[in-house]
Amino acid sequence: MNRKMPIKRTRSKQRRLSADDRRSEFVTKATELFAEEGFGGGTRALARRLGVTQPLLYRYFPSKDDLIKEVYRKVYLEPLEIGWEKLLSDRSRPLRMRLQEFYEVYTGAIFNRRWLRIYLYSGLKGLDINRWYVGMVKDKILTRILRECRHDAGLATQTRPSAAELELAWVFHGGIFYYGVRKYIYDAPVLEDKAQMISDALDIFLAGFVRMGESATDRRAASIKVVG
Amino acid sequence: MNRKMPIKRTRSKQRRLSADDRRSEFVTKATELFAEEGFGGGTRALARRLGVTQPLLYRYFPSKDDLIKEVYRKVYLEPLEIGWEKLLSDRSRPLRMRLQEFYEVYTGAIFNRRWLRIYLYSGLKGLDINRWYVGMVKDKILTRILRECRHDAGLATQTRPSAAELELAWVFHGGIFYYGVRKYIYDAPVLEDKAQMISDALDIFLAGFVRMGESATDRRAASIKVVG
DNA sequence: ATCTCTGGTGATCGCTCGATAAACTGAACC
DNA sequence: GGTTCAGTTTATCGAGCGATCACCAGAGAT
Repeated sequence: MNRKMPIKRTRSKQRRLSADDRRSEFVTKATELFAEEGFGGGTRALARRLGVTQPLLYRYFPSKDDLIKEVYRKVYLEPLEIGWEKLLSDRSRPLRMRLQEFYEVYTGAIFNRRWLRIYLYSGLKGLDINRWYVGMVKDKILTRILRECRHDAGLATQTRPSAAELELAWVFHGGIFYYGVRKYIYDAPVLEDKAQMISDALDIFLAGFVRMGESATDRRAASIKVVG
Repeated sequence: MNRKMPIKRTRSKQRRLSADDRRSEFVTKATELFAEEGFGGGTRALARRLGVTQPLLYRYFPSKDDLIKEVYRKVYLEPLEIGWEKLLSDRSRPLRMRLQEFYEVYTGAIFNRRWLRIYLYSGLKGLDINRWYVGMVKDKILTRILRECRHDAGLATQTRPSAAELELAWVFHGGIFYYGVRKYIYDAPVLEDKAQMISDALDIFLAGFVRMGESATDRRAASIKVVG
């Protein structure tokens, strides 16, 4: 509204932000840009989104790579600070309910175009941070889920999960994850009720988990027959 | 062996291929290059891999984009010509065995670094061909699996699968798919016995499918309670 | 009113990119 | 043996990239 205050210079849009504000604005807009274009997105395109010139970036970041690292930090670490791991271990609540709520919160945090695309782009780059994230999912989420499942089934919880158990959890987790990929990366039609998708996936996972201890040997023999 | 035939010119490595050979060599090496570097991989790097100069590419392809399209064709269409869809519908064999074999053959075709990376890169570009592929998986694989499951359970096979059924199949399929992503994109450790992974995933999917028709309403009510 | 400090700009460098045009070369044909 | 023609190279263009430097301008302190 009060646009003509300074009268001269139409181009002075809103320049002169504080250093901290400008810096975080760079990171925010860079996240958006890199999510769409990949990390090949240009620094000039980024500057255009901020309404500033390209060299200004180098007042705040020594190189484009440092900016990218900052984007990683913001994308990966920030959503993790909600502490949703604790949701899994609260044994005062039924396991089924804990798992349902955990996955609703977890997917609520990462199921969006920005996060998923940055995640996949960084995965394709083969960066350490991506391997770190996968390891964290395994240690903080999947093994915890398996431990709670064992506890719930009255089994020993000290022993580390077997490779087959872990794989089962991965397939379950990956199936849910792929829902987000289909929706936000492929723009493919999905079942709109995300909570129901999680609920159905949980049903078959939990049913499969209890059956695993029972008849694992039978089924393994059967599958070997198929392979040969 | 007979390398020194022309005697002069050490640098004449193997030039002068037939047009068809050179063209397909471009496509093959381009697939490798783009799988690693993404479609931003340079035409000069590609030419270097062939031991030729960069402008030669433009004798065979009007533009880099046309080369990329050719790569798509080769990557997506070629593996589909094995006709693994028929494996699913052969009712002379037990359903469980059909599914096991299908997924072993299917994953045998797409679980490799080259295919998966090209697939993800093209998915991130949001290309039509990727949407087409997802639609094909849905129509040719998942609905077929669901139809066979219904038949096997003695249910009606004419009606199209419900959205919840389809989602269940997607989560199952995606869970298996994500095994490949973890192994070949993230280079993460996975259960080495792929056949067992498929077998376990099938167990819980099949168990879940039969339970779905029975007590769907109960579970849905339970999950709603969690959400609210 | 002037000085100073700092956020921001203009111009430009060196490099790589996709693409084009012209020149070269070697095998096949007469 | 010379002609022809298709496969290949050399040279180069214009655009965009990340990055650097000298300079500008405006708010706050004096």
